[in-house]
Amino acid sequence: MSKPAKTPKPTPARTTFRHGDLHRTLLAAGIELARAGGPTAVILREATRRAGVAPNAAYRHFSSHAELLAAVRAHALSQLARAIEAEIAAIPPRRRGAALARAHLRAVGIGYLTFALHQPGLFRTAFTNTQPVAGDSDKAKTGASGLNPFQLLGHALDLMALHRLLPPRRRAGVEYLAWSAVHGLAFLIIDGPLHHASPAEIATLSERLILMVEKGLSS
Amino acid sequence: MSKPAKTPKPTPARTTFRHGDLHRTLLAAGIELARAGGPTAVILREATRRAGVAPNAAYRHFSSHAELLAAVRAHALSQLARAIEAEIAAIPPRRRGAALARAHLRAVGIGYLTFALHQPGLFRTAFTNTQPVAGDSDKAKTGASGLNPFQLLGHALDLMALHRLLPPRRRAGVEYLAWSAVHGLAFLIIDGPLHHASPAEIATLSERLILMVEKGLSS
DNA sequence: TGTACATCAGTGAACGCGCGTTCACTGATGTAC
DNA sequence: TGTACATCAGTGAACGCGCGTTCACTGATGTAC
Repeated sequence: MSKPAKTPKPTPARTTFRHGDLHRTLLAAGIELARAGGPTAVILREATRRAGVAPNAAYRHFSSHAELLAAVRAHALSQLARAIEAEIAAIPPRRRGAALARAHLRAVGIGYLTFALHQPGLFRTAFTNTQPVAGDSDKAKTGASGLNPFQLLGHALDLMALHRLLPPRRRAGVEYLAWSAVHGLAFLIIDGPLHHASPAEIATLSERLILMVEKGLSS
Repeated sequence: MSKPAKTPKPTPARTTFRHGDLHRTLLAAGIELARAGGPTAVILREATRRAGVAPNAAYRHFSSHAELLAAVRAHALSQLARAIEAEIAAIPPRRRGAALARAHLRAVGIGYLTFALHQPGLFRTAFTNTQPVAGDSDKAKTGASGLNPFQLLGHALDLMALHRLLPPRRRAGVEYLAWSAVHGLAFLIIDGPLHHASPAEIATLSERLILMVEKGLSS
């Protein structure tokens, strides 16, 4: 009666001594851990286990656990940016002017909330506090547009200001107001009292929240 | 050369075999740990260390680490409720009708944000996800009024609806919209990009956020 | 009022666990000649 | 084209750490008679 292995080998055993692409493999494993369990689940030893490699092999590619986590976090931010970009790309093409600006702001909010809802582990990892780490590049945190989530929001708000949906003199700092609203709802959904709300309820609340922000910022 | 003790004894050594009030002492130690380091800092062994007691002595008073943490969390929620109640109590006494309703909503928001700002550890502990635990009473999570933070917000929103500052037909679920906004800002402040913002900047953003919510909910 | 005794709060020692990290090593790779 | 060799990715073993939790115990307390 041998007890069943706690972690079934997810990777077939290597046949070569050299792994070949361990950096990428460890990062992918770290991302998978974050996806499933958030930032605290990003365990260096577990990543090496999944890569089929000795624990210390990780140190050829990451100088510490913190550096691996920072890389995973950058990826999560990049994915968030892409989720937002996808919503922006889905804006009906004939929108112009103020209607486009409003659609833009909505797209940013919906993209943000959709990502939080479908990838709660990555979302929480994106917003975990990590101390800065060598090699922590800003470029890794952007989507296809080269903008990070904060910059995408800033762009949407610029459009709002341009079309007088937001008084230009109150433009400064408005990112944090809009961000607060969606960030808070995201957390209520994934970590709070809305954890068991239905998708329909969440969709309704999301739309209402965005309307609240839009209206609250105007005039 | 003896190395200095990592944790200087905070409590004078007991002289009696019986402690006398270990339940309360452990809870107080747990609260102190949460205050200083958030939910993950609530370590059962450390609480017993601070109480000057063997680690397993805790099990006479809490069935598990989770139960201690739940008690600490209840206390944090209670403190949050009290912070909100304090702001409500500070409303200028001559306010009536719609002005009172608006002052009420503002008080809830400001109380919430003030508590998050000044007690980030307890705030994060209040919103940590814990599985339900035996003896986890709702009463422990209220302020002096007997209401918990969510109920205090609900009351403020009732007043808003009563004075038509919020369309009564859209009253349902509005708690989550207002809550999202302040919750999000709280997290941006204590765990996010506003971590290094000045008190003045935070105060300004808080007021702007509350105005945004108020305006966003009206009509 | 005194004493036997049940209760149970706290002790001391130990457990298994899993983590991040360091050390001296081995052996596959690719480059210089 | 063949061979010596430097490089460095991965190995194997071990480290110290601190956690939550369990076990059999001890000794102070307060109650029943």
